[in-house]
Amino acid sequence: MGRQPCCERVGLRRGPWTMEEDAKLMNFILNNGIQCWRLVPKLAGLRRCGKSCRLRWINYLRPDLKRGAFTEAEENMIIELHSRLGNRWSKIAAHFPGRTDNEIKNQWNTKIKKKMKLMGLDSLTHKPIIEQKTESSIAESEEIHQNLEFQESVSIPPPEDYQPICDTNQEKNDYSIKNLEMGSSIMFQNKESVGNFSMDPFQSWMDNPFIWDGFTSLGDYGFP
DNA sequence: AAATATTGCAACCGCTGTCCT
DNA sequence: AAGGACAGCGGTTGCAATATT
Repeated sequence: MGRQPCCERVGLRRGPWTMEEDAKLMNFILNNGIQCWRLVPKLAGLRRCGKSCRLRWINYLRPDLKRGAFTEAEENMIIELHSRLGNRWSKIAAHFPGRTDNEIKNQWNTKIKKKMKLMGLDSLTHKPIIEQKTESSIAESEEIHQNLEFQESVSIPPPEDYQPICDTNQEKNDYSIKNLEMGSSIMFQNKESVGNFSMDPFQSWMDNPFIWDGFTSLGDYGFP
């Protein structure tokens, strides 16, 4: 009845990943792909549970991840999407190729919420906070409004499950990890653009989404 | 320079819907 | 059909790095 348990749970490592573990996981997935996360740690020679491996891959090791700080335009897009989608971080992340839901969630909790508060907006309702304001807080708020004001004609691309961004499935998957079945290789491709953005900072990184320096250190661990 | 507070983020926990037997 | 494991998701925590006192 049912499936086999995910893992033994005894003698498994927890906490921060070492570079050696990262290299093992990366090496395994690049060579074999992913069929079943439960099997990954065993086959890759890791003393981790499959869930932990999955998280590490998705949030840190995926070669298509965009590293680095969020731009002003990205933050504004997150706010806009959050007003429509709420705390559906994975849905929001679908609009940001190379960004993870965890990354966006962290950005929201650590920075954007504060930014919205300074703007006098409730991060839950996205409506103005009604409160007694001092002159200095009003001035501060106005200054922030001026600096952070949404740029005009921001167009949010719809998530893929709402509306295809391309005519064919092949194109639709151009910016995704494909063929993760066991025994197949992983193919990374990038589209020139996804959706319709008129903001230059965002467009510039959209045009160059394959920004990742994780491979540079892999040579030490036997990667080609 | 040391102590304390704050920040940022990686990783874990627990829940939910889906899939498998 | 039912029980149980799985993948995925969102909330939370722990801790290192940085800023402030």
